[in-house]
Amino acid sequence: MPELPEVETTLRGIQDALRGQTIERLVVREARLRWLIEEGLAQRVAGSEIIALQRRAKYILMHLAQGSLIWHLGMSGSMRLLDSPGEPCKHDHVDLVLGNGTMLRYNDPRRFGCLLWAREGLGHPLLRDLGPEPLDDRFNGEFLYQESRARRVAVKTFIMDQKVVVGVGNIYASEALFKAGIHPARSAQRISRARYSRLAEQIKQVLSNAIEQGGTTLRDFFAADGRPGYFRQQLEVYDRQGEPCPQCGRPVSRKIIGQRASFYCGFCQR
DNA sequence: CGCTGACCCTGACGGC
DNA sequence: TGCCGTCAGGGTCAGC
Repeated sequence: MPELPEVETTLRGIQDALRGQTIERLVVREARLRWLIEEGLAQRVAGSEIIALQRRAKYILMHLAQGSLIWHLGMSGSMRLLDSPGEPCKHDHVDLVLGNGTMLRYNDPRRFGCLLWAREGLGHPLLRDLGPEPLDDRFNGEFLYQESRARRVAVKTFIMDQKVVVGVGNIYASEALFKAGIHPARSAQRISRARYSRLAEQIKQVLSNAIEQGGTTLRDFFAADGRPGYFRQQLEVYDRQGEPCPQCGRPVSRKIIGQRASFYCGFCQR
């Protein structure tokens, strides 16, 4: 479910309620996520204050004095803030109960998400080698151009590689490539500086717009207050095969690239 | 090193 | 109504 805008939306929905709060207790009902939630984690964090929250790539970090909780929502994960929590529902795997009685409840049907612990959150092996944040100035057309030399993979696969740039998932990769007029299957090394410059700009644009709209809800993404994201109606090609291209009217194509469904206009994108 | 395909898991949906 | 195959916004890992 969540790409960068959805994770950012989740973070914004929870951070004010969590920052400065004490963790009363952590309840793990199902530890078998993408990786097993380590035993003893609940004991380790109980009583600690959440000093700060941060998003890095599609991870949400909660910094405590002695280390950081690292969450990933995987494909189907979501977080809800509950003032008066009732009985947990199906797939409500983890509760974070705060000192003021508020609860953060983590739900993840497919269990592709994770909850990890690290002394230095950003130093965790999974986060250490990630590429730059797409909305950072360090990420631009020249960077993409340099990184893509000798990369023969499809440009869509390339920009979805979290070691190249983080946060660009399957939806926004298709959207940004459409706006930049670049065919998703084109080899990454066969794209000019000028076109990478357009692509970097469009990635920033589409992600920023999606964040403003609270992300994209295809089926099961909801922010921490339960509201869906409203960016779906602004998607120009994703999940629109057969519909007219917004630019030229020819039907939008769908093709599997790097094991992921990809949507594009074969006429407008070269 | 770069790249491909298998795999992790549940649920929704369409065809029969 | 049910069964079966397919697909889904994530990512890692083994093997070539």
